[in-house]
Amino acid sequence: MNADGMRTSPPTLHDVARVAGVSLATASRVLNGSERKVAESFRERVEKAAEELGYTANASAQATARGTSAVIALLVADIADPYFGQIAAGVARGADAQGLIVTVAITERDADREAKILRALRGQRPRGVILAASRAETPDARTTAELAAFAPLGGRTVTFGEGGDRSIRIDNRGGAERLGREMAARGYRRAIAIGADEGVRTSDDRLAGFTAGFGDGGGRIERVYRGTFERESGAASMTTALAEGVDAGTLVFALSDVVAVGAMTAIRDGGRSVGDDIAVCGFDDVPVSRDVTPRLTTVRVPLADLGYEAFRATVDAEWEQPPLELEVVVRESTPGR
Amino acid sequence: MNADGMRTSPPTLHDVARVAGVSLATASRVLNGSERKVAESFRERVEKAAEELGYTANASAQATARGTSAVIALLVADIADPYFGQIAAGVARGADAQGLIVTVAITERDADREAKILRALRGQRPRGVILAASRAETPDARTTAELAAFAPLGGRTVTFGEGGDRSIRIDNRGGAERLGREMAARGYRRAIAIGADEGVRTSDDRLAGFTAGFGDGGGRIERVYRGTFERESGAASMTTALAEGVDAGTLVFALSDVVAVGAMTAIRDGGRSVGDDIAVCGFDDVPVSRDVTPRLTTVRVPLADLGYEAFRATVDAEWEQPPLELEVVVRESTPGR
DNA sequence: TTGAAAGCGCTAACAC
DNA sequence: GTGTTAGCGCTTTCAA
Repeated sequence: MNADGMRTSPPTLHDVARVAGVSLATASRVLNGSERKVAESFRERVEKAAEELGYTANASAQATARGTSAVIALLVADIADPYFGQIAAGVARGADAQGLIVTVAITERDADREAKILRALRGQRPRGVILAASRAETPDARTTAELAAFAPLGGRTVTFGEGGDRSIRIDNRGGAERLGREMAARGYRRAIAIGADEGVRTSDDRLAGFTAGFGDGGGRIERVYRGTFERESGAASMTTALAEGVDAGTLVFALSDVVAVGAMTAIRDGGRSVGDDIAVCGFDDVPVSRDVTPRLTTVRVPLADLGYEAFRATVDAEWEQPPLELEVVVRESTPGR
Repeated sequence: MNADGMRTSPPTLHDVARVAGVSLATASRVLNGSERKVAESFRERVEKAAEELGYTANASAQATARGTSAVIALLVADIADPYFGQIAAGVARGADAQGLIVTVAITERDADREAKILRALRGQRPRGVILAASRAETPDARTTAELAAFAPLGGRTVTFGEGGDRSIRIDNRGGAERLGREMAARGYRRAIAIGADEGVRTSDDRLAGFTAGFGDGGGRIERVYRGTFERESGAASMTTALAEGVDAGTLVFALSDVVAVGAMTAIRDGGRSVGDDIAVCGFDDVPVSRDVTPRLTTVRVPLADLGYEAFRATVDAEWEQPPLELEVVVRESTPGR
């Protein structure tokens, strides 16, 4: 403190120890929940001093001294996208419960950026990194290299899809296959797929699965429109499809709900209607699929739970992904024929 | 390195210096972009060594040594909520551009939890904290105290609403007033308000503004249903309202778009329809308001931009919030009478 | 320009 | 049970 009693910099453990009249070590022991015993009288004095001074341990200093940080790094393509929002919520739930900090970085679906961020993240020496944004078919080489670089740092990497120390696996193919089968069962025979993201594993699996299931039921995918997993991309693809002609009774398989929502808007803007005219189904079951009209038929993926699992996977010594059955949810956007 | 050339712990600056055959200080100078000049030959050797070893500076150690961290802490009620998702995206955009890390914590709309998180966050010694989740009318006492505690640490606090060193202000009252006026002009005379969050400033301002504007145009709010700014709350309130009876031609003013979306679902589930039967308007213009059918009339709040502004406010020495005009966006959910 | 050395705030042996 | 002290990895005076 200076003359007028105003503190000019935050109180340190040293200050607390001095005020309490104990050693640095003792102060540290009572304030950081170490195992070692401290006499009650000392403990009280330290706590009182810490309280008075408004002391909070400096996390960076603790991390340097301990050699481990308390951060979980999360990488997503776009935090405002409901798909990633759900995942992030799950990760945050787990981390908060353990007193860990979660940092968020945005890749903007750019592999280059992804690798750069991963590299920068290394400096954080995170306890774990969760990559929920990879866009590559086979994991991008740079991403793989950066991911590997976390090993010597002691941090565990968990990826949605392949590439990390541990993976969160979603049976995109199986889910899509069931969806395709169900759609065929409901009488659809012709379909177009939109939002298929070139070189993205998730997209390819979903497309392959749907094609198989729908085919088994006697249906056929007539055209595939490429794009990204973004709303605008879905709208653009649908607009193009409409321009090329879409017969009434056609089913649109959007490779993600977000894409489906964009497509629904485009269908209406094109003067058509969703449902009996053009049916639409998606994948993910993000919250918005229940809010659109007609409500969207889709495949439910418990994203928040998976985010939580991803968190567990970063911190638990033993971990195994719980079995996950993707459920087809039929709603009004596919009334059947 | 040990005998077989495998590194067992991450390379330190010390290692780099040794391999490069220079001093610690020199290595530090070339690797951290300090102002000081280093001879080209030295620089090259250091960079080469760093590259070879795969060196990445330990951010915690840097933070302790420098006395400042590179983190911006963001507090939101729920990261999966589009309102906060948009804000987070804006914050992340700004932070990423400056090489700062953003940490996210979830308050779950709980004042107690908010205070606790703020306290824990202090340990991070963040460069700035952005509070986008406060639920109180007058800022909660504990929150205020925790916010104040950041001052001696050198971090700046920015709040959506009052309470921090700097505030992001949204003219909720003015926007709602214009919305109310516009709705009256479109022929509505009777309205009910839902989702009004008890004790939440934002909510009160919106309600007051709408009441005034709508009243000026000859309209009247007949009932107010309390709740939170969550989708389910909106649905529940609307269900209750329906049970009590809602005449055709009534306008529902939902205090946020998320609430409005919940209400729309409830209206349909109640066997009524949105538009000519029961009109609905919201506030915020989150992405989903353009995806529902009929599309939602609302007041556009540039949330992502405000998130970006909040970021600027935490880091810029000089900062002033750019003037912000909230625009009423009339869509099909309020067809007029 | 370069390097030696004293911190930054905290932890964890190790000794008393 | 308590205190001393040597680090943790990095930055930054201060001499040379």
